[in-house]
Formats: sequence, structure tokens, C-alpha cells
Amino acid sequence: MNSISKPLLQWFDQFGRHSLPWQATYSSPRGGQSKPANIYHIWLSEIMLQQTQVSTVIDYFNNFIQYFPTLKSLAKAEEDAVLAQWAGLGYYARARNLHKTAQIITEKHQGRFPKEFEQVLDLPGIGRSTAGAILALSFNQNHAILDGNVKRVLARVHQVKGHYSQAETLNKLWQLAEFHTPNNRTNHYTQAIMDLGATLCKRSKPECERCPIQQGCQAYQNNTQGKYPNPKPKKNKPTRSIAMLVYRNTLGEIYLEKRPEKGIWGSLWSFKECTDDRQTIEQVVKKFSPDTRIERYLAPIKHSFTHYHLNIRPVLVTCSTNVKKFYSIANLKVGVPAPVKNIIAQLD
DNA sequence: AAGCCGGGGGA
DNA sequence: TCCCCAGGCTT
Repeated sequence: MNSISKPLLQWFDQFGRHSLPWQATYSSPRGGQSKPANIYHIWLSEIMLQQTQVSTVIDYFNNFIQYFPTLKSLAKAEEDAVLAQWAGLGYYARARNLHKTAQIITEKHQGRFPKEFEQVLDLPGIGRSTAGAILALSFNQNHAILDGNVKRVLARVHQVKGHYSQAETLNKLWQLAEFHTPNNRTNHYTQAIMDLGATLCKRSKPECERCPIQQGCQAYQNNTQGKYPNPKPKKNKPTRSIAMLVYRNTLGEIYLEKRPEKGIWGSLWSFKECTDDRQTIEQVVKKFSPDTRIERYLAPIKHSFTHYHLNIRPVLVTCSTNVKKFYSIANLKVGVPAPVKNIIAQLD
């Protein structure tokens, strides 16, 4: 079995992505200006890119490093300030772990990102693939990665049966990833196989005629690209319904409360919720403060998660007094879930 | 091994 | 509507 690395690296030199905001400037063989690897940028990008596409991440990344230019500034920041810049990206445990890791590195690693694989793996939010990616891209260390792109490419190259959610399939893919990862130019190979997956070996309509490794690809040889990767076994998602109570005072400020760290939208700020039932809503609203009045029921919002659907009915409630903490809508300093942001945007 | 954790874009 | 994306953590 031949590694795909040589033709892949050749292809990468000409067709790979070399100008993403977090990338070190590509320095071989075309040469050009040198921009050294910034491990803070690479780490941050790898976390943002977990389950999130490059096109979505770019703006968040550029914004984030404006607010937190260095690892030290991130460590010193308030968690709410970090979450405010993360809001809308989803998977908020990533932001909490990012913040925790910055503090761990400051306190236990003298402010320097560790270079030892096991130490990197110990950091919260960094698993085997992300640890490998960070060390390969930053220091050219020889580690394999196995992200969504690599899984798809290798599943096709070797016609790997089964889905990644099965341990046996995942183990097989890790073995193949280790096998193909070269000792030389591991950094470029790591970027190259992701670029191949993102630009040619796509989920649908792969552009095999332009692929540098078609000779070594079993799926191409057998014309089975459409069968690999094998589809994920699907299951039905339940639907839940809630009401969100939008308390607004006479100053136009709204009431928000911090959600628990565990569960959906962990550590973000959101409206008070109750079951979407007219009686319940009226009871809860009455209990909130003596002078509340239900203004109107807003249009319901559909929101989908990985594992269930959520119907949200926003209820606009006016309050004249300020017995609780309200927030000015403009320039929120805390993170709010995407549907909450949308509801706020639609207020008069 | 399976569930939990977001939001968006493509088909 | 369904799928999946530069996955990791918890149970």
C-alpha cells in the first residue's frame, strides 16, 4: 500500500489554501514572505473549526483576535466577555474550555503553549485530532489528524465500510490516517488533506477528475464515490416547545438571566422560559413582578439542534418598574443564543 | 457505545 | 427536509 502523501503534497503546492487568516505563510517551494506560525491563532482556529465550516469561522476568528489579541489577554478576560464574542457559533463548551485552557497555560505552563503531545491532550477541549493538528501545523510535529475531511477522503480511498460513529470504523480510519501521514512536511500534508476534502473530495459531487490521488483511490477505481463514506444510521429527533418571556421595561431594556453551565446554551444569557401554555404563561408572568402586562404573543420560531427540534413562542411582556436586573439591548456584553438575538432584533 | 452540545449552508 | 461540518466530553 502506497501513501497518498507525495501526489497530495505536489497538488497542495499549487492548489492548496495558503492564505487563511490563522495560517503561517506557506514557505516552500514557492517561497515568498514568511509569517511564522502563531500557535495562539492556530489553536483558536482549530477550536472554532470543530464541527464548523471554514467560511463560518473566518469572521468570528478575525473578530475574536481583535478582542483578545494574545493568549494572556484571553486568560485575563471575563468568561461572559469571551462568550459574547463566541455567541452565534454554537457549541459553547468550546468557548468555556478555550478560556479555561488559556488560564491553565498561564498558571501551569508559564504562559507558553505546551509542545508535548500528552500535555496538549490534557487541555480541556482538545482531543486526539485537535492536538495532532495544532502540533503538526505549528511545529511540524509528526501527528495524524482525523477530522471530517480526512474521514471522508480515507473512507473513499480505502472503501471503508461502516460509519464513524462505530468504534471499529473509527479505529480503522485512525490506522489509515497514521499510515498516510508522512514524516516530512507533516504540517503541509495536514493542511493538504483537509484542503482536498474541502475543495475536491466533497460530500456530494466530488471532483475526481481533478484529484491528485485518483490512481490510489478505490472508490474512484470502482466508481463507488457515492457509497462512501457510508451514511450515518438516522434516528428521529423529538420536538419540544417552550415559551420565552421577553420582559421589557419602560426604558426599552430587557430581562436576561444566566443559564447553567450544563445543558443547552450553557453559560449564555437568555429570557425566562416556561411551557408554551397560556395559563402557565399568565401565571409565570404574574409572579415575576406585580405590574407586568402581556403585550402580545410574537410569531413562533423554529430552531433545530443536533438531537431535537425546538419551537419557541416569544411573549412580549411590559413592566413599568425595575425590581430586577434589566439589560440595554444595544451593545450587549454577554453572550445570547442565536434565537434570542433574533428575537431582540425584531423588537420595535 | 451512545448521548449531548449549535448554527448555518448546501443539495 | 436532511445532512454534515478542521470533535470532544459525559454517562
